[in-house]
Amino acid sequence: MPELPEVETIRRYLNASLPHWQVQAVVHLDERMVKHSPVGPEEIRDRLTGATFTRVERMGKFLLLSMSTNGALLLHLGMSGRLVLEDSVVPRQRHTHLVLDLGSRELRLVDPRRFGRIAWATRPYSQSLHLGVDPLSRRFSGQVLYQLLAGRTTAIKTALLNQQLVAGIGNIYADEALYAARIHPARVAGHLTREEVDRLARAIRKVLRVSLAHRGTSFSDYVDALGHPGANQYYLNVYGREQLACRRCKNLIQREVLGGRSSHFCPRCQPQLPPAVTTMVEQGARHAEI
DNA sequence: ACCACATCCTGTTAGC
DNA sequence: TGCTAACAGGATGTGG
Repeated sequence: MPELPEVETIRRYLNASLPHWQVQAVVHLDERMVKHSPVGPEEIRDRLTGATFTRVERMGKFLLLSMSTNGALLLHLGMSGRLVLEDSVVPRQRHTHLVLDLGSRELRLVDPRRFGRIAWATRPYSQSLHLGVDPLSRRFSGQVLYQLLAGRTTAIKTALLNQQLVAGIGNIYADEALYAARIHPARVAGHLTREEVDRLARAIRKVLRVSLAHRGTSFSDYVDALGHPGANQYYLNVYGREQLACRRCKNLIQREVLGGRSSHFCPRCQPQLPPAVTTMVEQGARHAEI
């Protein structure tokens, strides 16, 4: 599933490839994929036809393909979405919902599960998306995250998936970051100590940067704009590793459903109780031994 | 304002 | 072997 590193990998390639290319024709646009767009499918067709790409940006997990005609094609890949730029002679895959003819090449959106989105956006792009801070930006820090989590009673795992707080983290990297920071996913977000949140903020950045260096995680559907898988799936520590040995302590990785999403964690490296309570329990245990 | 849960969708897998 | 049911989860809408 495309999260920040996967979308950024696609963005980098498209931003290097698309500018100055003109949309000759909108060959195909599935109206059912147009969601929460200020303009309808027909208007999107009109605005794209004849327009030239200027640059490709990312906001959270959204891609914004800016056009010469003052506006941008807004795309979200959902769960199973693929955005590929390929030679027009390459046969189109099943579930292709958008085809832009660029001359010798086509930009194609393929999305079997249809969780993705096609929309039009006008500047300032950020207004309608309600996105929180980008975890790879300079604005993101332990202090900022601590303030965002203050007073929140939801599980930290659920909070990390809230795009209005931090934009770009999905189920894989939420689990990986919590493991790296040694924080149990069910801990109450607003109860984390400042030290824990500092650790978590650093873990989020590290996990995302490492994945980006591996060109993303290809767990099920993800491929980049050239159709190539990433390699970060070989470096995951908890996601998809239920009942496998923790790489740190050899305990078995557990899976629990939190907020309707599966969470993977090491029960030993990520204790359920906050640090102070854990310390008291340990002290209590010592007293008990005496 | 915040939170939990249902909803959309279809390929894959588990179970009978 | 073949069918059905459960499962996966992005963002969003609803109701509490």
